[in-house]
Amino acid sequence: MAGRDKFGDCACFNLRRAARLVTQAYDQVLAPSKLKATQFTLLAVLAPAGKGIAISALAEKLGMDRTTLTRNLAVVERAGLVSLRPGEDPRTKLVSLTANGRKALEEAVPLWREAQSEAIDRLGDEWGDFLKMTRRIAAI
Amino acid sequence: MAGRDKFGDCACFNLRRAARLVTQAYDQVLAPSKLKATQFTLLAVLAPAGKGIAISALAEKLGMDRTTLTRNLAVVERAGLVSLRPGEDPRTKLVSLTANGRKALEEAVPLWREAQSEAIDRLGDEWGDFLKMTRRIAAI
DNA sequence: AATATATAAGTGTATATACACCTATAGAGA
DNA sequence: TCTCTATAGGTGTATATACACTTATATATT
Repeated sequence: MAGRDKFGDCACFNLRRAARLVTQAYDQVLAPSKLKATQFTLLAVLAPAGKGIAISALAEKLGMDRTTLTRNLAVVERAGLVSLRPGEDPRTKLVSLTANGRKALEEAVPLWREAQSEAIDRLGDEWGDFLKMTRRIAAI
Repeated sequence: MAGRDKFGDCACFNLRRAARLVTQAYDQVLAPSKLKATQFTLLAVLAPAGKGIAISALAEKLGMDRTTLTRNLAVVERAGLVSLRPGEDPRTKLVSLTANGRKALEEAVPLWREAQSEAIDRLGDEWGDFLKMTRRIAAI
């Protein structure tokens, strides 16, 4: 049974491994900002949102399970970087950046730029394909 | 400051999102086997290893932090799928499949094949590029 | 042999992830 | 209005991830 099944070609394994390694690289560069990659992404997505965005809508935008987002939000809320308040529909909660959150993001952006440049450089010609492919996967 | 920085192009975000979605797809297909994608990978890598492999060597092979592997091994060990015994160098621990582990793997392989086929179909022409790219990232 | 260094592995802690299940409220239909 | 259903969100539980730190043992140096 072994031989024809090349587990080393597993799409899931290869993708997860790549994600692990890239996350470690970003986390290392972002370390001085005290933000992890996931948290940076969260703040960055919230920055343009004027009066806040509902949790489910945010989860959709991030391609993230809603309950995962709930836990991730708890971390940045505890750190005072985002605030949650009820929307007009009292079932909803609107997430928005606090002043501290905005400041933390601004301080982290140069570090992110650095990590991002490094990633783009490493991928070289394949950078465009990389973006297209990861987005195609997300378009399921 | 916003505008030139396209956070939606973040390599880390795009990669993590893709990994989340693909993992969910694999986990769903693998569900009848009771194995999660990570556990399947673990068993699959161990299958050819004759008399066992040391934890650090296995972590290296998987591109995974050693301490992460320790926790992941605890899960499959508790389930009776792998066993750990000291190597010749008493500092090392050799990991190997149990009979139950081998059986669980064999039962899961057809499900994995299904998930893998689906992934390959979805990526179409880009499948080769996908593998090359994720491996290139791992080659850092 | 005694000490210093390097290597293998585990633990404490914290974040990230998601399924199954639960609660609360809005909106539709009788 | 009352009930049914759909939607928004949280909680319990479990796995996945990794850094900082610790323990134990092998190997090298003196």
